[in-house]
Amino acid sequence: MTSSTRRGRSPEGRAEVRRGLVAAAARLFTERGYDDTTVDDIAAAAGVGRRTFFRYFRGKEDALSPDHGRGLARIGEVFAGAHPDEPLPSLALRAAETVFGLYTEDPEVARLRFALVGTVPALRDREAASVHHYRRLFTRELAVRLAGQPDGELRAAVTAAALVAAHNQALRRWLADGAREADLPACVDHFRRVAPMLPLAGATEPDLADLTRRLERAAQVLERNPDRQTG
Amino acid sequence: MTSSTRRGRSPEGRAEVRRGLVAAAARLFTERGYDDTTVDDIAAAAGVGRRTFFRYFRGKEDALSPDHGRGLARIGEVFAGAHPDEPLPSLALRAAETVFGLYTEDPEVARLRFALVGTVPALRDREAASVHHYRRLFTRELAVRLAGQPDGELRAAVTAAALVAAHNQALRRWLADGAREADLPACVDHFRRVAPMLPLAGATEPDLADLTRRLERAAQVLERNPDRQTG
DNA sequence: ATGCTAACGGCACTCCGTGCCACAGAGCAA
DNA sequence: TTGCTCTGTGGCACGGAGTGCCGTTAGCAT
Repeated sequence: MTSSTRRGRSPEGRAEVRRGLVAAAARLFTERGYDDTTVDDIAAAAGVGRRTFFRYFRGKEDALSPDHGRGLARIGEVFAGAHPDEPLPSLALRAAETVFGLYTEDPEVARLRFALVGTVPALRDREAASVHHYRRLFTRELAVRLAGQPDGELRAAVTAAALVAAHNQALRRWLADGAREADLPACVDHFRRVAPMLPLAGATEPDLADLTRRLERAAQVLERNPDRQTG
Repeated sequence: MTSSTRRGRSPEGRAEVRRGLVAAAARLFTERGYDDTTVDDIAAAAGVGRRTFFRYFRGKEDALSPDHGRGLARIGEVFAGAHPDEPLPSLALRAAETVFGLYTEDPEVARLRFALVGTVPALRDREAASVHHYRRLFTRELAVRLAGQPDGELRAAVTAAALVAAHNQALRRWLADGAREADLPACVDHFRRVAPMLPLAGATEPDLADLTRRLERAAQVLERNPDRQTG
């Protein structure tokens, strides 16, 4: 596949080596399965030493990832740079777009990753941890905005979890549909359709029950006095 | 600490060995830190062989856990045995009580676990994976109830995530306050206070706006015709 | 007492991840 | 050209996790 010349000495070389490792990992994982593929196999298939593999990835689980750390850092920047008055759906949307952007870099690997994450326990756990981090970032951002309000922390946690769930749902559907960049606007629309339901998480059941009860009584009154309706 | 007599041959013996391993792990983790404690250390401190440790726990990360698998299985039973018409808050509460029950078995270890999970990355990731599994169970249960409804899957994912977040918030506060069994009713109340807000996540913003508008109009009518009120 | 069952624990192995270090290619300076 | 540094490489070895194998032994039934 590659000559025996030393690569990785230039930025382009390093990018080439990285792509080679990702490609080798993707191929071997699909051919033999994740557990039956060792780091040595991946490194050998990519034509580099085992030691070099660990200079490009933290471990086997990262061999397919577009670097979770970098992605989370980007999301963190989105949150950190956000104006406190920015509407929540807008902020959620921008964070979602950032994450989507990470996957458009290599749709082929994204699809494979999606398939593997659904089947390999180790990758599933890693993904869960990554999403957990994302959720925490979001929760903190919301907690700042809800500081001082009753049940502020609680509402922040609940709302952030709901937003992240909506985000994941959109991301999963997008990946299941092939992760085509053309489908991204439709997918973002899908997410946008979810966002409005979330601010309601601040209400309480008695509020709604009372609202409904009063509304029913009012409806009866309205029915009997149609001419007395206002505006 | 213990005699050199063989233990673990009877169910009581096995329970004793298990407690010994958990106690040793807890002590060593706090003394030296998680990373600087090896499985050999724990096994030796508990007076058993290294090989035996792995017959009681899947790995080092499980040495403090009251067996996530067992807990998740219990929650699964709660969901599986639930009547489809059981109100959602009730189901959520029963699931939460099940989880709380897992922690009351040994509050001391629960507190230590809580502290370690907050600081050790490996344990944090494992906890995230466990919660992720819990969330998936809940999502599936809700998806069954919302099957056929518009955005059923989406609403199931969002609502389950919100419920689990509320649950975690209650659990965290309870653990931070010392995980005393006496505080459990108050904590469940805390959770109960949150649960009612969640079914609203199924509503949409236009619904609430319309509801509010109609209510305001009805209130005006009621104000003008107090004597015409029904029931 | 004898045999059965199940748990123990030691041994050895694979794999992961890392520290250490010698080596080689690129770039620069004289 | 020669020599130097700088940086990525990869081989080596080590510690630790987790597992299969197997002889040993306690507890129990017959």
